[in-house]
Amino acid sequence: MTFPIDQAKRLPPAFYQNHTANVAQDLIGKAIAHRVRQTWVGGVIVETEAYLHSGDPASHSARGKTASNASMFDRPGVMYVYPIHAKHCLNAVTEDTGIGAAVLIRAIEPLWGLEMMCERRGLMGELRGHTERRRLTTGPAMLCQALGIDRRDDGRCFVTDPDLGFFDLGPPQKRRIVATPRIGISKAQHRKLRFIDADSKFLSRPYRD
DNA sequence: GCCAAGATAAACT
DNA sequence: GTTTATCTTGGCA
Repeated sequence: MTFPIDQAKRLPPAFYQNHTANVAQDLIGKAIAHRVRQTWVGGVIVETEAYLHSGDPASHSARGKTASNASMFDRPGVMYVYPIHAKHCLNAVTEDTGIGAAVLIRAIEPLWGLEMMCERRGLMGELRGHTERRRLTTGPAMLCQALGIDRRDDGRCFVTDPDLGFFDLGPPQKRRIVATPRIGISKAQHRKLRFIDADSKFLSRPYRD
């Protein structure tokens, strides 16, 4: 399948200029894609987390701007890539320039460039069903690797970069969007700032009521 | 300069 | 469900 770039609408700057929790929720069902040498790789977002600019000790911005989190304080729509445990996580800056708010993309349903994803993830010919495809992008570090994004891509922009973006694929489908506590953090664990498409088979962990 | 911690994921039992 | 490989960052000496 080729990426329907001509039919897809790139999300405008205004999309990011809302409360971070709303942006995180609205990104469920949108597409993310990255093009390297003519090949678009990406899929549909099924899991996100909001990291707020104030009152959120779990956010990287909680202790102010440093050299490593600087792009989290850049313009809305800029990509913040952070290394962790020898891997990477990918965020989109939200709200306003200089405040330090972002949405972490945690999982996508892979749709375009599956062979490229397999190659980058070190998997061979594992495209048969969704159980195999789950090994591609069902975690923030996995999807970064599958999309070919690392710390060098920190600071690129989802709005202006011709090879990187979020896209609206058209009429929204019926989705059961659920808010849950965020994963893997030690502070502010009670806050429900993780948003999922509850019926997706591509969550980092399956949802049950 | 040293060292503990971390928005993880794979390999275990 | 639990353990562990792996390495950048930032706080402190």
